[in-house]
Amino acid sequence: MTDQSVINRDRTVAERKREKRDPQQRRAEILAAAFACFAERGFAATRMEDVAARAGIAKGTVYLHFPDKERLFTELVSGIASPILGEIDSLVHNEAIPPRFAVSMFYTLFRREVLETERRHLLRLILAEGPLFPAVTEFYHREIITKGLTVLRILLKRAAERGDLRNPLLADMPQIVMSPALLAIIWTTLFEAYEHLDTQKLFDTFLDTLFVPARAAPEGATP
Amino acid sequence: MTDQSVINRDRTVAERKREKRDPQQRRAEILAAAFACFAERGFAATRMEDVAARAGIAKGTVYLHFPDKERLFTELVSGIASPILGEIDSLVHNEAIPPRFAVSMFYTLFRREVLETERRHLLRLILAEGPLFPAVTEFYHREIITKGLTVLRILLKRAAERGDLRNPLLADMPQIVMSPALLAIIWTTLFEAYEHLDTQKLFDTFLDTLFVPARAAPEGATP
Amino acid sequence: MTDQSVINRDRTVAERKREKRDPQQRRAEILAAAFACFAERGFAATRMEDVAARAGIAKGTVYLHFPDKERLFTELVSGIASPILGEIDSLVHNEAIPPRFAVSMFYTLFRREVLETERRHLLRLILAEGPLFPAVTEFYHREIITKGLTVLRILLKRAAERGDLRNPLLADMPQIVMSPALLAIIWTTLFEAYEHLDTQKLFDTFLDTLFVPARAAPEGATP
Amino acid sequence: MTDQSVINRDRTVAERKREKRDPQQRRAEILAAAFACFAERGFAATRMEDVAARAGIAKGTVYLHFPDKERLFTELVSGIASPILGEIDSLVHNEAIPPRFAVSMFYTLFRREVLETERRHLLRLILAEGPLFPAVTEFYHREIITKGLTVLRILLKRAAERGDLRNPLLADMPQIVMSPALLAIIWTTLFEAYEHLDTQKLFDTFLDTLFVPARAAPEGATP
DNA sequence: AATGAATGAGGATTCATTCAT
DNA sequence: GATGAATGAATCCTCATTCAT
Repeated sequence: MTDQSVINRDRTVAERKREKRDPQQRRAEILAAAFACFAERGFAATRMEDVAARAGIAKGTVYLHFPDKERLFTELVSGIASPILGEIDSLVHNEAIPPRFAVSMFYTLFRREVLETERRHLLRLILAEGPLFPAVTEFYHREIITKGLTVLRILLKRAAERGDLRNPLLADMPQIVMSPALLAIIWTTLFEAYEHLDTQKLFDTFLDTLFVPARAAPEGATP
Repeated sequence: MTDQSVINRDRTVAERKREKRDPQQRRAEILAAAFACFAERGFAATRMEDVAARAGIAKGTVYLHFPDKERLFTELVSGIASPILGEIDSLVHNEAIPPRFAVSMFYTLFRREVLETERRHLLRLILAEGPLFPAVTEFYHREIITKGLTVLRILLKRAAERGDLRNPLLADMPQIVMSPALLAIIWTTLFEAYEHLDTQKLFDTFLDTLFVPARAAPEGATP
Repeated sequence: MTDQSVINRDRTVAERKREKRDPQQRRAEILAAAFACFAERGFAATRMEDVAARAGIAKGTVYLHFPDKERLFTELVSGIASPILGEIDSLVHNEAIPPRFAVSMFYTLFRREVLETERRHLLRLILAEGPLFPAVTEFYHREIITKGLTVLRILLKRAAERGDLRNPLLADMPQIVMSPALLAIIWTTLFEAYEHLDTQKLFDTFLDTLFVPARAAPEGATP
Repeated sequence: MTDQSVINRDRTVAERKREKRDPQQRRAEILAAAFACFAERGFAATRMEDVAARAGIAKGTVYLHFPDKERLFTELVSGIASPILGEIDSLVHNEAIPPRFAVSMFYTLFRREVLETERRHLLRLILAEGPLFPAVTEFYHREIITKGLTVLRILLKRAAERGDLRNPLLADMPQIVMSPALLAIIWTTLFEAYEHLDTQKLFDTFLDTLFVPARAAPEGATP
């Protein structure tokens, strides 16, 4: 938010009137504003005017880019998740990467790309509005959950075969790997104000619970 | 005009099914109806009329028991959690119960009392509406989370001392024990329609991940 | 309008607030107000608030009786025509009434019940909004036009057989009988302010054009 | 940002099909488009963008030719009627033309120039929007109605003097001659879809009703 | 001149809340 | 206490009009 105002600082409000922009950029600005609003207050409590105001444009302009509030919402939540997925994918397909390290990277990625950004509100949004927007829920299940679990399953299977898992049955319940991520989101979203959660430690502890300790000295290392 | 009111007076008397009830019971009925509505559609999308209709009463009657929609909501979510807590508490204070069994019971209790009832929507409600009702969030942190974590911490410490935990550091991150419960709620709330999650297996696998396998025969047990 | 204010004169505006009425009466009041508004300004230019204000109620109250503006309009125009039809019908079924007299009565009825009341705006409404409300047009064709023409056809046939018509072929074009009525409506609606049209004379002249002059003394009438 | 404007400059130039046209022609195109739109949907329901789209130009361009929607409408309806008038006029001033033939020609002209063209919607437009545009109504009365009636009056007077009229009083109510024209417009506009009206027959029948039958053998024919 | 993105006033509709009965 | 008709503030969305390009 601060950055943005910096960008516009050199022009007064009056000057910014009727400013034409690249449609793609304008669209992106609206989506950003909408996400902020929806994340803050939820779908119903967000007024289109709020979104417009936050995007620095007039009410009507939003409607030049999105036909209605519902579509603004669904296109928003659909579009916001995709980027993360690609990176996760690549973690698996490199077989040289040890599974534990891959999962560790997944958690790191998750912290950096979700927990520490506004994206952390996404789960809340989907959870909150899901029942009213089944298409969104279905999209998330199909595009994010299924794909993520598939990747994890492969990873855990490999780990189990290598004897890395404390509990080899984990390979059959990949959701468990995701559970501390959910916890972290919910905690930081709801309770962080009242009690801090050290997510680094959370994920580290969980990793140590899932995986057997790194063998201090791999086979026949030192005498 | 006079005739009319006479006419109406007759009809009105005839129509008065207006069952008076014990105020406490009526209040409970409203809360139940409200919970169902809020759980289904969220705070904003729920109309007071929906609540009244589901409670089988008239719109105005709700206002005889709750001053406004907001209070109806906050009193609702505050009141709904308490009952669970007591049972959990007792699980810990009996030191004869092995920690693993206590956690197992906690999961069983959670499945029976939350997952398999309408209460499973509670988390969604709190998560969804939390930002608009900080008092609710604060209440849940103070009354449920803090107390629950305290109990778990004791339990895990005892488990660690007994060498029951795969990773003794778990004792310092009791939130982890809660994470599969969150996962289960979120999954059943959002994705169950698209893909079934075997929560029994989830919790069992999780237990086996946290705790070292039950020693087949505690040394020198039988003979 | 004046009459109405007389009715309410004994109560101040403040006193009339939240006045409950017989639903049927309230509905009728709304319809009356709506008709006045629609007739004055057309469908699009009429605001629901105008209707409410003219009915002396609040905006929202209109929606307790009609689901939306469109339905208010269609129910209005559908409901407004029916009463006239009955009377016309009875003109024909009495064979003792000479055709010329029946048509004359039809014109008289039309003047009294349509031209000289607010109903004269009805044609304008239907004509104006017809294309946007095909159901209304269809209704008018089916319920009013078809029935009216059927009656006229019978009447004209009888007249032709009696040798009353200047042009017997008229019996095959009953629409012609209606044409001065249309003219009268259009004139009084649009041009009366600029130039008076004597509708009595219009219909009389038209009658004399359609029908042969009344025989001064039917043969052998008097001694 | 500079790059961007460069990019746009290129594209813009490429896209400029912006055909300049003779202003009069452009104006006429807009009027034609506007008439089609207004006739189809009425004043209020017609969007300026509809008009522009149908004229194949951009929204803003309309405003280069007409200051606002209202003026577009009034200039349109005022301009559209004039052409017909000239022809009608000439029908009367030739005294050699028998009155019946002149009226017959008037009907023929009316069918060809109004009923069978988009102009048939003009009456609907004026009737529908008249109350909102008194200037238009007044214009029509002054320019079309008064002039038309004057012509008809002369014609009918001449016919009456020649003994051509069944009812000589018609000369004093020239509106009657117009009434089947109104009927034809209204019918074809509203009801043609549901029931066909043979307008040729309508006018023929009416002519035969107004005028005495053409004498089979003029002067001194019979024994 | 021509364009069409941007504006914002305006109007339909909803729904929490009130209150006469 | 119970009712539900009535209220009107609030919000979505449209579209006439403007103006930078």
